Amino acid sequence: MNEAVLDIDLGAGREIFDYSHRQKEQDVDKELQDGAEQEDPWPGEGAEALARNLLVDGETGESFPAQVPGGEDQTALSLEECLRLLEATCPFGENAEFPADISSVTEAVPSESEPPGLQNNLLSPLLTGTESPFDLEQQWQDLMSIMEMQAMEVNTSTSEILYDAPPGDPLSTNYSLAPNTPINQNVSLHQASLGGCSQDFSLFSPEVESLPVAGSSTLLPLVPSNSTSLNSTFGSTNLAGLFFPPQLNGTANDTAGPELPDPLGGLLDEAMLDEISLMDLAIEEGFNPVQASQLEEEFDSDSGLSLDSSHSPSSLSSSEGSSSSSSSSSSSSSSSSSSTSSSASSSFSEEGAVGYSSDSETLDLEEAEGAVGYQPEYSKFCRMSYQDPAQLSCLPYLEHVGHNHTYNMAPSALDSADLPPPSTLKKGSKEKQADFLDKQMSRDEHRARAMKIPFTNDKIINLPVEEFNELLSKYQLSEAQLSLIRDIRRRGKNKMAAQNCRKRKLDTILNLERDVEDLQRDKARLLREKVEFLRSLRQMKQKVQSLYQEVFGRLRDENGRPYSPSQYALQYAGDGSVLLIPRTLADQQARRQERKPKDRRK
DNA sequence: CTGCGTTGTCATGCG
DNA sequence: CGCGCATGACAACGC
Repeated sequence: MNEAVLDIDLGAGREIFDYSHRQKEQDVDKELQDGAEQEDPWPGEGAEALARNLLVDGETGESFPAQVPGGEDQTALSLEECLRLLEATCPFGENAEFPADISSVTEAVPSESEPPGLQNNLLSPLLTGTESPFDLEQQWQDLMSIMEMQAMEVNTSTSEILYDAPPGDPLSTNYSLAPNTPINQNVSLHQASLGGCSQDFSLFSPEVESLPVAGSSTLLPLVPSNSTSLNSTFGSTNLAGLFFPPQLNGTANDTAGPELPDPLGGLLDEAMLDEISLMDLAIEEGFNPVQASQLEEEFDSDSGLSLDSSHSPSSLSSSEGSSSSSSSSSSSSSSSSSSTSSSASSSFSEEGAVGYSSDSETLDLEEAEGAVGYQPEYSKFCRMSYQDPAQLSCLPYLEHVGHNHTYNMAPSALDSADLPPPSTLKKGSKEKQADFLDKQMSRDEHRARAMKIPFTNDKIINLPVEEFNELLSKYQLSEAQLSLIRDIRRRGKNKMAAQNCRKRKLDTILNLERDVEDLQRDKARLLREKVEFLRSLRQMKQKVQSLYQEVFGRLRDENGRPYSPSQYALQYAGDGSVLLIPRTLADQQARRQERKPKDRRK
C-alpha cells in the first residue's frame, strides 16, 4: 500500500515503475526462498553433538563441567557452538547478532506453571505460552486478506500464482498436513527478542513471557535484532486453535514435515502453518464468505479490503477506497492523452471529428484481458470501446450497423437529404435511400441545410479558428446563419469533448482497476513473505528451544542428578557465557528486564 | 413497456 | 469578453 502511495506521490504512473520495481521484488523473493531452503536442513544430531562438545570445550574458557562441583548455584557453560549453529540456520543472514538474539527465546523457558506431565518440564516452554489477543487480531486480518487474495486469484484465470503451489511445494505440503498435526498451537513468542541489552538477563525466564508486547505489529523487518519484528506476528498460531480441537494441541512430539528432518523443528513448522492450511481450504473448497465474516466479527477485524471485493466483479466502489489515491497516476496518463487529442484536433481532417485517440486504449484492453478479475467489465468496455470518429465518418454506412448515435455523416449525404421528417417521405428506392441518408444527418446538418450554409458542418467544427473566420469572411452570411454556424461549431466541439471525456473516464476506471489489482497482488505477496518469515522465525525458535533442552537436560548436580527445570534456569550473560542460576534469581532479573523497556516507552 | 447503455446537448467552470 | 476544453446532468435513441 505504501508503495502505491509513494508511487503516486511521485506523480508517475505505475507502468513506469513496475518493471524495475517488480524485478527487485522478485529478486528479494528469490533471496528469501533461498534463505528458507538453507535453513531447512537442520542437523538433527547437531544438538547432541553440540552438547557433547560443550562438555569438553575449553576453547573460550566458557565451558562448563559435566559434573557440577558441589553445591554451586551457578554453573558456567559454553554455548558458543550452539550460537554458531543457530546463527548458521538463522534465515535472516549474517546480520543476525546471535549472542544477543538468543535472549529472544525467553518464551522457551521451562515454566513452573506447566503441567507436570511433560517430560522434564522441558518440552513445553515454547509450546505452551499464552497468546496475546493483540496479535490475534492482526493475524486474523492478515489471514483474511490472504484468503481474500486467493479467492480472487482462484476465481479468475491469472498468470500469477499465489498460493497455488505445485505439489512439491513445501508450504502447501505443510499446510495440508496441518489439520491433522497434533501439536500445541498455543505458542507464544511475543517476547522473542531482548536484543541490544548489555546487562545480564535471565534466559528463558517465565516471567519475561508475560511482558507486554513492546513493539508495533506493522511490518516484519528483515533485521532479526529488531524485537518488534519478533513480537509482531507469532500469535498467528493461535488461529489454529480456533479451528482445531484443543485436544490436538496437547501432545508435543510428532511427525516432522518432509522437508524438516529434525524432529523438533518440524513440530512448530507444521503448527505455524495451520492458518495457511485454511487458505488452502479456501482455495480448494471455495471461500466461504459467511464463515469468514463470522470469524472476522469474532475478531473485530478491520481489514483494509472488503471480502466482497473479490467476489463482485464490478465492485468498483469497494475498491475505490484503496485506489482513490492512485487516481492521480491515471490522471497523468489522461492528461497526456488529452494533449495528444488536442494537438490532433488542431489539424483539420476532411470528414469526421478528430476524436480522442488514446494510445493506451488498446493497451488497456489487452492488459485487462490478462488481468485479474473484472472480466465482465472488460467485455463491457470492449463493447462500448470508443470508435474513432474519423474512422466512423469515413465509413458512414457502418454507423447504421452498430449502436451508434453519431449524427456526423459524409458531406455527400447532404445532397440527398431533406428537411421534413423521414416519416413524411413516400416509398421508392430513391426516397428510401434519401430516407436512409437523411437518418445519417445530424440535426445540425439538417439545420445547416435548411439555412443554406454554404460549407460543411465538418469544416465548421474542425477548422482552426483562423481558417474558420477566414471561411466566414468569404461568404455573405446573415445573422441567423452566423449564429447557427457558431452553434454548430460549439456543439460539434462539445460533442468531441464529451466523447473524449467519456473515453478518459473509461481509461481512468481501467487504470484504477489495474492499480487495485496490482495492489492486491502486492498485498498478497507481502503476506506471503510474512508467512515465510514467520516460518523461519518459528523454526529458529524451535531450534533454540531444543538446544536449551539439550543443554539443560545434560546438566548434572554434584550427585549426578539432573537439575529441576522448576528450580533452575539457564541464563545468558552479556560476555557470552551461560550460567545456571536458580529460578528465583532468574525471575528477579527478568522482572528488572521487564521494567526497562516500559520505562523507555514512557 | 421498461431498463439500460450510448450518444448528443446544454450548462457551467476553468484557463 | 470570447474561446476552447472538461465535465456533470439530462434527454433522446436503440436494443
